[in-house]
Amino acid sequence: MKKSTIQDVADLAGVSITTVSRVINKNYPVKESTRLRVNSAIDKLNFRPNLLAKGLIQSCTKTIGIITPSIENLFFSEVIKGIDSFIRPMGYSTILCHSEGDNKSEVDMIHNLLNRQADGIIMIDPRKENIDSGFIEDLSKSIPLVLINGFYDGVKCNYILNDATSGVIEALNYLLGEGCTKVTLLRGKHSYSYDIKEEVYRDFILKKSDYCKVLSIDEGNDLKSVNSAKLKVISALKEKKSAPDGIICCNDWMAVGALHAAKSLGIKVPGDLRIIGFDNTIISQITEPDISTVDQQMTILGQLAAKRIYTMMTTDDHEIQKIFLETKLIIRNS
Amino acid sequence: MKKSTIQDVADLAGVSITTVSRVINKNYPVKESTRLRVNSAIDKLNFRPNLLAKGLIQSCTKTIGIITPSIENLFFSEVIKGIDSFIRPMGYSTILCHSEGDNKSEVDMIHNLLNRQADGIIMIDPRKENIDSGFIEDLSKSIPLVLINGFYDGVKCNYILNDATSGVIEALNYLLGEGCTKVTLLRGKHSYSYDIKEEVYRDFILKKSDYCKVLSIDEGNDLKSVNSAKLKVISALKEKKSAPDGIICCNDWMAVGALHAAKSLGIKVPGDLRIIGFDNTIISQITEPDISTVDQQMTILGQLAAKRIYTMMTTDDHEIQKIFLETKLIIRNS
DNA sequence: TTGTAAGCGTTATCAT
DNA sequence: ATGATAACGCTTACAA
Repeated sequence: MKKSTIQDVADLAGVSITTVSRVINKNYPVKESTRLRVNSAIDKLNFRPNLLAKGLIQSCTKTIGIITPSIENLFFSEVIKGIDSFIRPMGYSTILCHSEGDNKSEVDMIHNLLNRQADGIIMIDPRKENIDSGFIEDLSKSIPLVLINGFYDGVKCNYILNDATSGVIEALNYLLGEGCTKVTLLRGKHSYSYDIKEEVYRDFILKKSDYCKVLSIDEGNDLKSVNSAKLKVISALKEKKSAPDGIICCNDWMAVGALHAAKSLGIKVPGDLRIIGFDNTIISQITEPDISTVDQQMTILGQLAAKRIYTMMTTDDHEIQKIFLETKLIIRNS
Repeated sequence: MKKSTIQDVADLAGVSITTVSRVINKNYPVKESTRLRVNSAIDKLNFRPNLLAKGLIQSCTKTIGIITPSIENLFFSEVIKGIDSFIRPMGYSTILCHSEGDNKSEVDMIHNLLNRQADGIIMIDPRKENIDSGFIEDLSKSIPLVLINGFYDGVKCNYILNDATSGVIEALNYLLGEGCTKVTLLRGKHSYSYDIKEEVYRDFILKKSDYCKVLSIDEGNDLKSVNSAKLKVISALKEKKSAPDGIICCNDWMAVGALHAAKSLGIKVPGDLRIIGFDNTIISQITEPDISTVDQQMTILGQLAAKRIYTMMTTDDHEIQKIFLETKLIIRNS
């Protein structure tokens, strides 16, 4: 059953390919009777228009690429659903790529999207190395690009950002208010969103206390991070006098790891140790105790990014914008 | 900065486009010196080959589509990672589509993939409606197609399947062996994998007991399913004499919901109620108690599917195959 | 209302 | 070792 082309349809309906194209795209008047003939030929041949040919001639594929570090962190899932909920009704499809946190893969995937003539790219939490190298900034000159939670001061791009500053500070204030004196930050490597949190943490904590300690695990977004966070926190908790009594974790997976670390050592949460996560994914609600966390409004984050890139693709507004979204500390029982 | 084409490169390097193509694809001998000239022109112009044009002429895009009901269920994430781990090293890219469990979306996405000239499609847990309507079986005649966990007896397709029969039976045997007398099954709608589990459950339980009860929630794969499972189980537990003392849940999210239901009613797990999940995602390890569950070897599942579709795409082996994968009950503390 | 023909950016075929 | 030219399947002036 070979694929049929617009020519086959034209032959069967006894019209020219131009007419077939007009019937398909409904962009020019076609006599009702021929329209019906063409449509029945389309059905009979099970004709499907070749989007490669269409995209080639129109230099527009109605496609946006989404690059995410992982599909195992519900933060990303929610953002992606937010993007889709806005952009698909506008007639666009999305190509979802997950880099597994590897900067080389990220570059490969972007090249692939460019080669496929994607109309725009949204990157969630881009890899630090690719921002530092200037790759991302260059990229944004050649295609509509929006970064979600990957802000770096000197880099000219379109950003949709959580106000991580306010999130970290809110969490810190809460922990200090509850009497914690040794609050540490648990982060992963290779992401600017972690860097920013760390920076805010350091700035703030040094004004209030002389305890300042950052724990770092390798990859923060895959499932292994639960266990690596656990191990890292266990060894921190075992240090006699410098053991933390409060931990701010850069995402909920790490917070689960921290919680398990405490449990395995018989340390009471929140009695002896307070834990705060980031993202407010459902993960933070299903542990015992459930975990206090910073809500980042992921769906809205995704929708804003989609809206912004839609504007950039459909108008000549290519300005650099930075859109901030509030975060909100959700107090639970950790 | 307009996109440059192979013609621009040819002009700059002072050769024909044919030579440029040869340099890019390394498929014909080219003199070293011209090769260097061409490559430097490519760099200078920042040339990227247009895959639409290439795909158009080669009728092959080195692309496979993956259709999944959800990106919020770690079962799917793991399967997808398994697929990618096999197929990307072979030079293929993947287009990931999530239908949110909607059969209409599923059809749209498949059409989109066909129009984009994907070389093959892997569907994870396809929607029941689209199998029943014959859509899927027709589809498999026009493109290499592999279904993961969506077997239906009369439908001629390539399948990679968990032996759900053995999983359910193992779970049932375990619960009955532990003294449960009222074991119920908790499932979602619209998926054959649920149907199969229900069928096995009914067949088996009716031989051993006169208690047979199936609880069903709407969508089983998104985050809301935790809460809908909880509500459903609460109302089941409240029924005086017919309240279950064992629940087999069709995935780990539902199992978490069931666990929360028991907790909210002060029912002890596993003392008064035993719960078994499906999938062995990390979710089942982070609750308290941690949840016994049926491991489905998701990574291998994905790899087998990728391997099978790769064979179908690269050889003329288009036979119908059914590949089964063992499941394994993991006993924890629920 | 319909048709003819040029062209999108590649690869493939056949020359040289 | 290199080049000219015809495809691939569609859209879009321009004609009729």
